[in-house]
Parts: sequence; C-alpha cells; structure tokens
Amino acid sequence: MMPTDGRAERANKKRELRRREILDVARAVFAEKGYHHTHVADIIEAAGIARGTFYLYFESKSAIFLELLEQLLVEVRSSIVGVDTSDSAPPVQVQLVDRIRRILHLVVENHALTTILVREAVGLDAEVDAKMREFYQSLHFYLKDALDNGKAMGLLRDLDTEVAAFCVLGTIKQLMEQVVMNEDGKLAADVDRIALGVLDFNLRGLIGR
Amino acid sequence: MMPTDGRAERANKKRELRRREILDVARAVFAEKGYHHTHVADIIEAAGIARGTFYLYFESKSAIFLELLEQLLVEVRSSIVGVDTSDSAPPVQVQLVDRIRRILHLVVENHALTTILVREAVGLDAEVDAKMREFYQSLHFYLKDALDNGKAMGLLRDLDTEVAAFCVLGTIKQLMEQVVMNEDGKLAADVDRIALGVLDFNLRGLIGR
Amino acid sequence: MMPTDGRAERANKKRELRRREILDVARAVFAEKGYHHTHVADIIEAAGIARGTFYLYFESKSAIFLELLEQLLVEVRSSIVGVDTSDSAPPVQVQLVDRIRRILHLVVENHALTTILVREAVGLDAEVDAKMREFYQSLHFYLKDALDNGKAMGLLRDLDTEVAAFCVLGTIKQLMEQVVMNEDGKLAADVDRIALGVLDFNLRGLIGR
Amino acid sequence: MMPTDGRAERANKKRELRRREILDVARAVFAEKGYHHTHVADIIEAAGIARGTFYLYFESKSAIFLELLEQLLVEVRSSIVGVDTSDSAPPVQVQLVDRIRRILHLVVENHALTTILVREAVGLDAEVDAKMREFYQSLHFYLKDALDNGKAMGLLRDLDTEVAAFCVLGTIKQLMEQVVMNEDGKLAADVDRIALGVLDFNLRGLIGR
DNA sequence: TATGAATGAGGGTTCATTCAT
DNA sequence: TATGAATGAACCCTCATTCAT
Repeated sequence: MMPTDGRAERANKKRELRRREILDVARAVFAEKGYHHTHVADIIEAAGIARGTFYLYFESKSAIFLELLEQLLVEVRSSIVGVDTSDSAPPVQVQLVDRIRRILHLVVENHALTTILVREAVGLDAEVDAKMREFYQSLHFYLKDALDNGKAMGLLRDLDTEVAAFCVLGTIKQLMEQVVMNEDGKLAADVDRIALGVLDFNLRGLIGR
Repeated sequence: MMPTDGRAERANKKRELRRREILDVARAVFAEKGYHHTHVADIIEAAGIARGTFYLYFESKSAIFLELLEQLLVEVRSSIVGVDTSDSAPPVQVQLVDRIRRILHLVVENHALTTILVREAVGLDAEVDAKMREFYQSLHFYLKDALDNGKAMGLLRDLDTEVAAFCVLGTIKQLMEQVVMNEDGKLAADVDRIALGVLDFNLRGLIGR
Repeated sequence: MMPTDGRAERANKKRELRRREILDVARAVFAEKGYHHTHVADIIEAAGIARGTFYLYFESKSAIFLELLEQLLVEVRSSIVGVDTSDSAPPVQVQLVDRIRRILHLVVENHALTTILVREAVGLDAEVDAKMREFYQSLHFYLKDALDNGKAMGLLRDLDTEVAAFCVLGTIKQLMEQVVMNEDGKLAADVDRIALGVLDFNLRGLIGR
Repeated sequence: MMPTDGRAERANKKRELRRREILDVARAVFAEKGYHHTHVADIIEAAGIARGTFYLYFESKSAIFLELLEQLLVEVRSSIVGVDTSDSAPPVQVQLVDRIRRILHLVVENHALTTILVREAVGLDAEVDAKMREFYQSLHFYLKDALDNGKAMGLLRDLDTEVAAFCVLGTIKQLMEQVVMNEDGKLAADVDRIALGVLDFNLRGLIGR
C-alpha cells in the first residue's frame, strides 16, 4: 500500500534528520547537566519540539542516553587502532604518539560526549551501566591483547599484562577527565604537553629498561 | 540545665551508636544501589527505623551521603603518608609497596565506601560534587608535591610532575575501581599481585632508566 | 513556530477555561475549609483532575490562593467608586446607599470569595499576608481621602479623618463578616435593612449634627 | 492514700506555677508567629522544657491555644461593664470614655493576647473557631442589649439596635487591630486620640441629633 | 514528674510517560 | 506525524503526639 517510493524515502530522510537533531541537542544538554539533572523537558525545549514528539523518536530518556553512549563508544573504538609492526611501517613510538593524539583530539572535539563518558560513570539505568562496564572491559581486553603482542615481539619487557593494561587504561581515563574538566578546552596548548607526558609515562612503565 | 552526668552521657553514647548504625546501613545501601537509586525509604527500611527517626539524626538524604563521603575521604587521606627518606628509614621502594598495600586493604575492607567513591563520580548534589572534585584535586596536588620532592632529591628522573601525578592518580583510581568491581573481593589473593604490578608500572614510569 | 491560528486559539481558550474551572473549585474549597485545612488533594479531587494537572496550571497551593485573593480584591476595589458631587448628580446620600448596596451584593454574590477575605485574615504565607495588609491599608487610605474631601467641601463636620476612616472601615468589615457568616445568604431580605442601618450609622458619625 | 496534705499542696502549687509559665511563654510565641506557624517545638524551646513535659500539662497544641483564648476572652469580658444610669452616677458620656479607655489599655497591656484575638480570627481548630464565634456573638448581644436599654431610657435615638451593635463592634475590632498592628505600641500617645475619635464617631452614630 | 527519642500519617511537589486531538 | 494537556507514581520532608526510661 505504501511502496518505498520517493515520498516514503523523503519521509524517512526527514525522520532521520529529526532524530539526529534531537540527538545532538540531547548530547549537549546531557553533557552540561548530567544524566540525572537533565529532564526530558530540557531536551524538548532545547530541541524546540513537543513532549510527545520526543517519544515518537525515542523510547525513553534512558534510551536516548544509551544511544548517545553507543555513538560515543563507537567513535572511541574506531580511534583505537593497533600499531603496525611491519618493517615498512613508521617506528612504533611515532605511531603511539599519533594514537594518543587521536584520542585527545577526539576528546577535545567531542567535549560533550566525553563529558558524559567520564562523568556519568555508573549508577544510571541498569542497561547504561552494563554498556559502560562492557566498554571499559573491552578496552581493557584490547589493551591487554596489544601488550601481549608487544611482549611476544620483544618490544615490551616481561610484565603482568593484565595489570599493566589496567594502568594504561587508568592513565587514559584520567587524561580524558582532566581534559574534560578544564571547560572550554582552555588548555588547548597543554594538550600536546600532556599527551607526550602520558605517553612517556606509559612507555617507560611498559618498556622498562 | 542538665549537667553532663551519667544519664546524659549514656544518652549521648546511645545516640552516637544509633547514628553510626544508620550510617553503616546507609553506606551499604548507597554502595549497593548508588546515590540516585537509594531512597530514604530504603535506608529506613534497612535500618528498621521510622521515617521521622532518620531526620532526627540527619538533615537530609544528601547530608548523610556527604557525611559518608567525608568519612571515606578522611580514611583515604590518612592512609596516604609520605615516604621517609632519612638514612635510617627502610628503602623507599619497600615503603612504597607498603603504601600501596595500605590503600588496597582500605579499599577491600571498605568495599561499600569505596564503591561510592568510585561509582558516584560526579553529578549528584552540588555539594557532593564539590567535595569529590576537591578530594581528587588535593590528591593530585599531594602526588605532584611528592614527585617534586623526589625529583629534587634525585630519586626520580626529570619528568613533568604535573602530568605524571595525573598518571599515578589514574592508575590508583583504576586500581580501586577494579577491586571494587569484583564483588565480594573474590580476588583477595589477586590483591597482592595487582598491588605489585601497579607499583612496578608506576615506579618505572617515574624513575625511568 | 506555531502561529496563533485557529487551533492554537482554541487551545488557549480551553486552557483558560480549565484554569477558571480549577479556580472556581478551589475558591469553593478554600471558602469551605479555610486555607490551612484545604489540601491540594482536596482541590484536585473536587476538580476531578490529577495531581500533576494542578501544577500544570498553578505553581503551588499558595499561588492559587493568592490569585483568588487578587481576583477578589480587584472586584472589591472596582466596586468602590467615589461619589459624584457635581450639581447635576443625584444627592450624595442616594449615591452612598447605592455604594453600600453594591458592596453588599458583591459580598452576597461572591460568598465564597468574601469568606476567604474575611476569615483568612492573617497568618498565611508571607505574600498572602502582605497582600491582605496592603489591601486594607489602601482601603483605609481611600476612605481617609474621601473624608478629607468631604470635609473640605463642608459636607462633613470637623472630625479626625484618620480615625473616622478606621471606624467606617470597621463597620464595613463587620458588615461583610456578618453577611458571610449567615451561610447561604438566608438573610437576603435583611441585606437591605442592614445596608441602610450601617449607612445611617456612619453618616451620623461622619456628618454629626 | 494521699491526703491533701502539705506536700501534695506544694506539689499542686508547683504544678500550677509551671502551667502558668508555659502558658505565658506560649502566649508570646503564638502572638509572634501566629497559630499555624507556631510549633510545639517553639513553645518547649522557649519554655525550656522537654517535649513530653508539654503534654503533661496540656492535651495538645490546640488545647493550650484554646486556654489562652479563653483567658483573653474572660479579661475582655470583665473589662466590659455597663454604664450606671442612676442619678448619683457620673454622666453617661464620661463613663463611656472610661470604658473605651479600659479596653484600649487592656489591648495595649495585653499586646500578645490581643494579637491572637485579632489575627487568628477563624479557620483554626473547630473548637477554637466555635469559641471565637461565640465570643463575638456574645459581644454583639451585649452591645445590642445595652443599646436597647439606652433607647428605652431615651438616651439614644430610634435606631436599629441590631445593626448599630454590629457597627459599634466593627469599630471596636478595627480599633484593636489598628493598635495591635502598630508594633511595640509606638502609637502610645495616639491611643487617647484614637479612643476619643472612636467614641465620638460611635456616639454620634448612636445618639444622632 | 520529667525527659527526649521514636513514631508515622500526611503534605506539597516533580517528572517520565501516555493519549486524545 | 506532531502536539501538549493529562496522568499518577514516587519522593523528600515535617511535626504533633506517644512512650520507654
């Protein structure tokens, strides 16, 4: 009765656009006020839509937050790529500096999103909680894996990769928090200094002698 | 009007006891459910007291949480003592291992409290938020100071102490989180391994070559 | 975003209607039970609306009461008009009888409202208190002014207009209270007799010989 | 088993003393804050007694207020005595001035009590309400009776004594309110002027030509 | 008699979600 | 699809009164 003709397509596109608009607005609001202090009223007001409209696009307050969180996690994950250890690749250290820089830029550019990730740590809806935990676990797993590889390749000293992965993860989280806390990225200039410092700290912790 | 005689003293003791009872119960409930999902109703039910009784001892929900938080921070702070660098003192590294052990034991023994510290990161009442932030800031400051000293004494390499302090802080926080997450402290045995691993990681990061 | 078209207009009208409905119901409840014994629950039950709906239209219990009070004061004030002393105007006494009649009719017709004004004298919310006091003060001021005029025009004897204004005010208030107390306006017929009596009393008190 | 011996008597006296102390304190508190804003906590704090002690002397908050109200009404009533119309008595007008003065002094001296009478008009507990209404009714009845007498004796003109009694009552109430409102009886000096003014107003209203 | 800790029935208000238009 | 009025379950907190000591 309603084939996927031009009209429906256009409708879909419009719908998708609306969704994204709301998501963007909600991201900003959540970042500014935090999950619990953000009310659906705040979002719809900022988005200029009616109460009911919100529920036309999202199932609930926690659902939209979950979606934002997922978006963020995808972005973070995609920014985490392994180092290339082939002969033709640039030196590992150079690659690592690049990795850290990427993350930092992601953090700075997605101030709002990252604020969420850092601040709304745990204690929200069960589902959000689970997502969060799962993310950090996968991150830890990824790090441990990388460290195991590095160890196998003789790049790293003989260390407890599980614990070391925790440590690296901890420095990264702290780094993000630090960047997020300094509102408006006033530190801008500092970013590079901090990035290098963190990398240096971790490399020494990992490579050792 | 009523001298601090035996009766009044006993009454005071009883009152103090009751307070502590409620605090203990509340700590457990907060740790289990998180700040926002803990209702005064939960606390009074768990404590077996009436609604009004709660407000006889604490001004509000946020007040009791703040008190728990302060207790925790005091304990954590007291467990953080500098190393003794006099000649007669034990080797610095031994002292540091001891420090880490202390913190870990504190964390394990105060599972509930620490859960709060780790999980309820930010976004609660403004006052709680401030307390939290202030604590981490003071911790960072303390660490930076210690590192500056170590650097001056030639114990540490030439590093960016501010950034390094962030890194150490990050590993400590992650460590606490990790311990907290593993419910019921099943890891018990692991604690020592983790403590040593973290220390090792940090020392290498700090001392370098 | 939404032009004031027919739909919006109708919505506004409906909203205004609802507001008035709640106000009417609340007026009756307040009049029957008094401010302190009227709970929001009573109002919403009588209005047949949900708890939340009440707060959609009014900020608080004291806010709706304040609004009712203001309505009443406006009505009372508008019923108080000076006498016309020009030659072509009807005799002053006739005009005055008319004034008293007006007030009495207002009182009888707005039994509920007046009950509030008379009974909830003082001691409610600070704002309500202030409103009340201000009203009676302005009434006193108005009366004194009128008496001063009358004196200047030689219509009144040489009297202490400030005190006299208090006296007139007192008789009016008592009159209102009397009418209000007799529930259901049983006195109806009496109203005229009382009005004339009060006027007579005041005129003699004011004009003297 | 316990004859009304010396000991018991002394105990009774002590008890009576305590009661009066609490009553005095409560009167002041009620006058300052009004009935609804006065909590039992305020009274016991001001009286320096324990919560339970209060209920040893008074059944409830409304009971103590009722008692204060009754005290006041008794005092007011006792200050209202008829005029002596025998030949040997002083002129009626002189006597009336004396009456008004008495009431005013009562009001000024019992500022707290009168405040209660004037402010807490109606709308408290049903019993308090009834008491209040009954008092004003009896006052009205008394006035009407006096006016009827005066009329019979030819002292007053031919007037509607019922309505006239309302008017007199109204001026008296307004007078009391005015005196009460001016905190701390700053008007002191004014009292006489006002008293005379009110009397003058009423006499003219009553006697007429 | 005196105490004051304990009680618990409300009271006002908020806010995520639904649903008729 | 869009609207926004309506809903009502919660939630925090107060305070008159009771009762064990």
